[in-house]
Amino acid sequence: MPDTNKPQLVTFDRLKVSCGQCNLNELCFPHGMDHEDMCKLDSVVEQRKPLQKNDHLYRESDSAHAIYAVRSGSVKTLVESPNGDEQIVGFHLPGELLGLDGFMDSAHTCTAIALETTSVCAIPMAKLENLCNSLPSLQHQMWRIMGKEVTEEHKMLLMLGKMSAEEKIATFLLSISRRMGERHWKTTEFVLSMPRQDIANYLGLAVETVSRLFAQYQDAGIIKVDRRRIRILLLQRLKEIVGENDELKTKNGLET
Amino acid sequence: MPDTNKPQLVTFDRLKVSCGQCNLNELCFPHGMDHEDMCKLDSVVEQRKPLQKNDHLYRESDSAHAIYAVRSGSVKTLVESPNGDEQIVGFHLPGELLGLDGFMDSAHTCTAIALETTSVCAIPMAKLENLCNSLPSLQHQMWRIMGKEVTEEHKMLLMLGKMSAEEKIATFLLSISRRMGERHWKTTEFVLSMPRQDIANYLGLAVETVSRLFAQYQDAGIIKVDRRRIRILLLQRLKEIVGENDELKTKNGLET
DNA sequence: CGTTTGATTGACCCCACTCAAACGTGGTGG
DNA sequence: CCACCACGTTTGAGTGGGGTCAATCAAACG
Repeated sequence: MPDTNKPQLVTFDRLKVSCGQCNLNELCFPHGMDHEDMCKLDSVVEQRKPLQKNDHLYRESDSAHAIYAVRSGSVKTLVESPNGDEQIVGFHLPGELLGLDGFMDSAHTCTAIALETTSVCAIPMAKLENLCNSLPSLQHQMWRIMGKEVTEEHKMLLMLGKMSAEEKIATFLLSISRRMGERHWKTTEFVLSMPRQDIANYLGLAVETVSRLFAQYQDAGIIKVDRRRIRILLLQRLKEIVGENDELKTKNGLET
Repeated sequence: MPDTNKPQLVTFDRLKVSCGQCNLNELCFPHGMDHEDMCKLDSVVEQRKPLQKNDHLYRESDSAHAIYAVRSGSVKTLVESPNGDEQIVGFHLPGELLGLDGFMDSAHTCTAIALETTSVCAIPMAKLENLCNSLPSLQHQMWRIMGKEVTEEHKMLLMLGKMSAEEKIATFLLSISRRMGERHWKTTEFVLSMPRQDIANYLGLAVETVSRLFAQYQDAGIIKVDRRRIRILLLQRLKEIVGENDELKTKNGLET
């Protein structure tokens, strides 16, 4: 299971790879772009040198030059409240985009911090916007991406607003698992790149609650926890907890 | 104070008004479009006949033909969880847009319901997308709008994840007040179009908590509540509660 | 090794939820 | 016009889920 870190480290050597060749391209821009369009997009994408853990990719109120695609590593984005505390609004895994918040007024409204050594592609907004004018397929892509962003944030609102701590943790694990699958990595065994503190913050819980529920799920045989390494033993059970299969609720002994 | 309802009722008579003339146009599309561009946009906007209270504008998984601008009345949008309960993700006042969730896969991922008699403009997505190809200023506008959407949802995540019930209520009242101001209506006196139940749902609270806090703020002389009519007496105090002016925290007796 | 940082576990407690009942208001029909 | 009903809202009492505080433990690091 060193897959999540090692292989990306070697890619640092050959960073200058085009979007067309990038194994993440279909993740960044899933549909409808032909080879020619991809080459044009490729020409505007900038490679950035890797970020170290805790480096800022951008800060709130920074002027927004670009949107970013994570190539390797991971990033958290967070907003700050007037009275000082922070809310993590997203974790961004390889192949995922971030920085859409900068579309308004060309200034970022949240802060992005690397959770580990991380490499990103930067797509300059000015060039992207120009390119969209001449490439309808790219523009369509951008619309899709933004619609997806809105939809995902809605799911997060649902989680924060309506779910119990148990459901939040289960939802979180399923989300990571699903996204690992989208990257063609193992869906039942992975290493979380963020500390408990960040998970708790993200889910609107206390660190201790996260810790306790991990332990509880481990005791119930649903997962195996070893520090940040997670193995999902009973994926089905997690889905039942979040209510994904209400129908076949076969009287499993967990929910109160 | 019949301002919030009466004047809109009369506009039903002259619904066929162009975007250029519409007094909400700068709210829908705030910047950078000249008269000619506006005329082109105008030509694709459809007027809809008014929705009655509780009518659905669209439902989750409906195919998304259009985005919508509220002309009069108000709309709530909500998402449903697998286990059945709902989370209201937004209230949409006159001049505000909704339906951006439909950009992904051309299917809506939330449900929009009129809170009262409501009239909307529908902007067909296919036509809007085509128009964006030929009008860079309109495309830029759309990007701004989507960036704003993302930013606002981040603020909601912060609210649901980190704020106490007191802060949530204060934030909610300030939000409505500010948006009333953007419509050039009174910022300190307005009628809420949604029941307590919806406010509670939106804020991740129980109805009783909303009711109690309204009473508490009324007792403290911060607001005056009469059913759904709200008067803000001490706007400054509300801002202090959410922490907007931490500096001049002048030992006001409310916060514990 | 000692130090530091992150994670866990236990004891206690409080904020906000739940349950329950009363209240007011608006709408409806007699 | 009034009596009645239904619904939204308010208010009170009691409780529990998850937070806080504090101590311990484990791993990483110099």
